[in-house]
Amino acid sequence: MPTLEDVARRAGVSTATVSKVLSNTPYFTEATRNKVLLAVKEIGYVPNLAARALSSGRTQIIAVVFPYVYDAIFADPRILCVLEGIDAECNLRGYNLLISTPRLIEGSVDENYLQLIQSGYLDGVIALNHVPFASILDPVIKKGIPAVSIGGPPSVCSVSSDHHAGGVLIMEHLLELGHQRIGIITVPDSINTGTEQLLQGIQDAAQAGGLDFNSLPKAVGDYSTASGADCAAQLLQQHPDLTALLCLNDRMAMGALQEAHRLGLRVPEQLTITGYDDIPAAATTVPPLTTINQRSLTTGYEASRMLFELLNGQKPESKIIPVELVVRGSSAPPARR
Amino acid sequence: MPTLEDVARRAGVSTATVSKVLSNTPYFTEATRNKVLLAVKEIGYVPNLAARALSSGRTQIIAVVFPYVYDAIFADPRILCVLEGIDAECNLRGYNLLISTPRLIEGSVDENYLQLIQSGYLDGVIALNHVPFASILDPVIKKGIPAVSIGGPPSVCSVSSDHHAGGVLIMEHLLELGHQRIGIITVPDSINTGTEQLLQGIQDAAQAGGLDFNSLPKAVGDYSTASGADCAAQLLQQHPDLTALLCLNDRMAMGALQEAHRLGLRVPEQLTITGYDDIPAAATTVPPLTTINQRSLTTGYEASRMLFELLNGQKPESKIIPVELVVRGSSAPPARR
DNA sequence: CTGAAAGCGCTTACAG
DNA sequence: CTGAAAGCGCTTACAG
Repeated sequence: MPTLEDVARRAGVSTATVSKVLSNTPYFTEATRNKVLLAVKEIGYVPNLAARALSSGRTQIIAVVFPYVYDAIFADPRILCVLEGIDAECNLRGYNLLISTPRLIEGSVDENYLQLIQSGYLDGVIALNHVPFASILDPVIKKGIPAVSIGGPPSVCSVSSDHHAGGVLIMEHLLELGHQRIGIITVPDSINTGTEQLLQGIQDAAQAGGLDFNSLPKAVGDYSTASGADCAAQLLQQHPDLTALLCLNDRMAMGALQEAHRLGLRVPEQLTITGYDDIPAAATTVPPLTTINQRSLTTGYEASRMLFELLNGQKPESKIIPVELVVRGSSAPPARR
Repeated sequence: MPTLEDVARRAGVSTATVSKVLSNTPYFTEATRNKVLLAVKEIGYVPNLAARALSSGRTQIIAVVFPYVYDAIFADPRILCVLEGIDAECNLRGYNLLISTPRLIEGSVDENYLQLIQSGYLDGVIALNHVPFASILDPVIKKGIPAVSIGGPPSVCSVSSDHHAGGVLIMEHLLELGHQRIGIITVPDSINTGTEQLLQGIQDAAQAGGLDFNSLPKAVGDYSTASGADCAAQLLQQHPDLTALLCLNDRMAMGALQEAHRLGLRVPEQLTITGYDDIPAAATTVPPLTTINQRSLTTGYEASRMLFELLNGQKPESKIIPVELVVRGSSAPPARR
């Protein structure tokens, strides 16, 4: 492989000159610049990134880290969508994207991850913190690597979804349709950052609509489709007069949908079901789900933009991404009685 | 950050010794080894990967590349599942995982990608070649980087799914249930590697079952859910006597399911619908889809295993991963007439 | 506007 | 079994 020196020799200049021309340093004759560029092209020179990294201290690599907390982590559409937004930005700026999925070992993160963070290989880190996992950013901050956190506590620059608004939007939607007897399919407290704000938003909207949130029937699932079906079964049995089920994520809403089918309840005519997240599958259920979209692509995009600002020495402000109500076929006014 | 030299000084040995101890070279006194290891621990030394890469020529980075051919590439469950298998292996071996999504530009791949390949940053490459995209591996091979291809033409070591068997399995399943009037929802020829074998498998099984494949009604979709619905509508209108729809992927099968619901056809009682791929959503449709699982996790795992063999100087053989018939609720014997 | 030279932090023949 | 020293391919003050 040709090196800087080969280029220099061919162009009849010093390696310093080649290096500087290539990094767009000003103060060079048009002639010199052209000589260098020509030589580069002629011998097909491509800089060795490891060498550049060693001498400059910058690697052009940023890492997206998400804790490996459950085995379907790679199937989480939210993560992937965020990743896509980040990838697009990196591609634009000539950065390379490394992904790391630290394993949780006795309350700490695994050795591999620690080594990677301290290896000097990373110019920046974007952490997916939607699952509370404090220790993941600690080594990054200690090492002084620019970092932005998506979701989670804003210990550093962060971007997160406006879950409070999401809760308000979905509850308002139900109230506007005329629902009053609403069952909530929820999850255990604080299993996930953001859930608290979401619940608060739902409660605030209920209150504003003259509904007592605390008296609404609730069932606790675990985000899975199966748990959604179970919760729906339980709620509908204990409260046959419910006209709507508000689910804290789409997968549980899909389970509720299945259960409704099983019970012969027609959605949305006899029962309204709403989700949260707007995963791809939400658009293709029968009927398609009314839900809240978190704009994950935008989230990824904003996170990388913030990271690049940090890398430029700027001090970006944390950001809250608005969410969007997506009305589809699973919600309608309650049947007259 | 502490360097090798700091460790050496503290341990009272040379940097060469530290380096060798750390890379598990034999021929060292237990005493020396301990001294070094202790010093490493005491000052919290972590090797600088860029320096190591420059001097050793190995970076401990492998890249997974998949062409950015459509905007939902990051939502493709197949890709992600493969990625998960690869990630697990890399994590085990202390390798880092870089992802790159080369853009197609006027028949060639983008400059960023080319530079990355030639930058010396990559010890190995795993290419997702399920979309024919010849040029993606060319620069890798030219540069002499160990590579394995998933799907696609086995230009190098490759691992691919046994789509012929998949076609046979799904068609045999329909035949065994007693279906004869089967509509095929297919895709344009050779849009995707593997489709040819899949179709051949279907045809072979049909023939073996005494069915003339060529006379079966067909409609051509584009893999999307919407196209599946359209195709189903078209087939069922022109051939109301069809008892089954065999779809070349799950998303189209989901569309067909929607169309069946719209038409008031009960699945599977009045119409059997089968998919292919076993994406996560396939298990949660109503009814859940009978389909073919490609074992993507295994594919990713095998691909990385092969890559690591290549890195060890071995010459692994290309591999074909068996597929699996997953029978769920969307298939049943045809209704008696 | 351009270049000589040190240095980034490792690994690796080569000696002994 | 251990070490001195060259070298990997760049970048970057520092001179001029």
